[in-house]
Amino acid sequence: MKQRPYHHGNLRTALLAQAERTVREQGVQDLSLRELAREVGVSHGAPRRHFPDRQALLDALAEAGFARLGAELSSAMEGAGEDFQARLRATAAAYISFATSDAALLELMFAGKHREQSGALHEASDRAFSVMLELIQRGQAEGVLERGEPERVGLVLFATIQGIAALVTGGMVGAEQLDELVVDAIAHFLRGSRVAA
Amino acid sequence: MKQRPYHHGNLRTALLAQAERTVREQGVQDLSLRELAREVGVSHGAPRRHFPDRQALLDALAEAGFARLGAELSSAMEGAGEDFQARLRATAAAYISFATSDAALLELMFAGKHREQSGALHEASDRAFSVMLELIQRGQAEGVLERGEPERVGLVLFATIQGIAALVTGGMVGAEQLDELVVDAIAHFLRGSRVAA
DNA sequence: ACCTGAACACCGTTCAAGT
DNA sequence: ACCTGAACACCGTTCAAGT
Repeated sequence: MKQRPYHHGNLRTALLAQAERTVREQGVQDLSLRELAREVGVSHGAPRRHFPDRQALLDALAEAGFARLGAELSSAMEGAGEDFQARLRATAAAYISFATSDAALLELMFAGKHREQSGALHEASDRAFSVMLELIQRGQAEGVLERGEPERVGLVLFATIQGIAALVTGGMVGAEQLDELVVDAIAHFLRGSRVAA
Repeated sequence: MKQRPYHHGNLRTALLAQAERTVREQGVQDLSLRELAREVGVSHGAPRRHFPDRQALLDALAEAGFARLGAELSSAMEGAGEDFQARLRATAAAYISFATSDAALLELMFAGKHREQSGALHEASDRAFSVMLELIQRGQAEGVLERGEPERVGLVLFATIQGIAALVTGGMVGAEQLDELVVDAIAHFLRGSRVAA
């Protein structure tokens, strides 16, 4: 029954995992480095080796969040078959699902963007958004979306999806209106995008 | 040169004003009741009479935020002449201007919604959004927007505007792309809304 | 009715010291 | 290389006491 002299294999990973849980259940405000250390079983000074300060931990959380978001978007998109509209709907639903189950984390991910990019954070966020861009390009190839830079064409779509997520997590839209709103918004977007002819 | 025995006229108002400034300049995280009291010149226990705890101050900030947002939206709308599209653009611009100059406050306003409504907070937010609803109804009357409950028709529009604000404050869209994006989004929305015939 | 000031438990951060 | 534990300055919250 001896105590491990230091810590199990990877303190960094353990801290991140516990932090993600705490953020989801209690929000970012209530995330305390000292409590985290306690829960993981190390002294309050130990996290410092891995995260110089609280902000460093938050940045790492954001980076991990982008990685997971990218994976979930891309798996939703690929699991939706070949039809463009089905793919679009599935990807939007996956984004909103992430945004509502991890609202505090997503807020963190957005907030982290205006700080000095940690490099890794920026790359992780680019990878996540590349899934959306891929989708836009496909829509353009099929002639359903207007031509032009995918970044620009996709911006209105992405803004709408992000806004819906904000409305839901903000309590302005109930969960029961969500599906209808997504379908509505996408139909709206596609109607607005169809080339005149 | 005697010190005022207690405080000048209205401690509550002074605290709120200073808090709004701090939130704008430093964010919500750095808002400290003790520092606020110091800046306003009272002891750290004094705010308690007016705000039982930190959350009560945040709720009051959110309520004041909704009041100001409503006023700014409504003044933007009325100052834009009679043309519906001009009014829509002006109102959207006013919303995004509020969202970007007071990003932390807006976040607070959205976050406050899922807590137990303080009543006053709920009313203030309703009044702010009623400006948007009025606009939608006008669009419907002019036949530019589809019929149906204004709340439902306006939701996609509001989501898009809110999403654009989030993209800007999140740093995904630069200030120089903002105007183009707003025009784009509104044109997109109106195209998507036009009745088939 | 409104404010003060001591007290308590909690934080983030720093840093010498241990293994 | 990684972790401990004391120390410091700061918080939010509570509450008896002052005017």
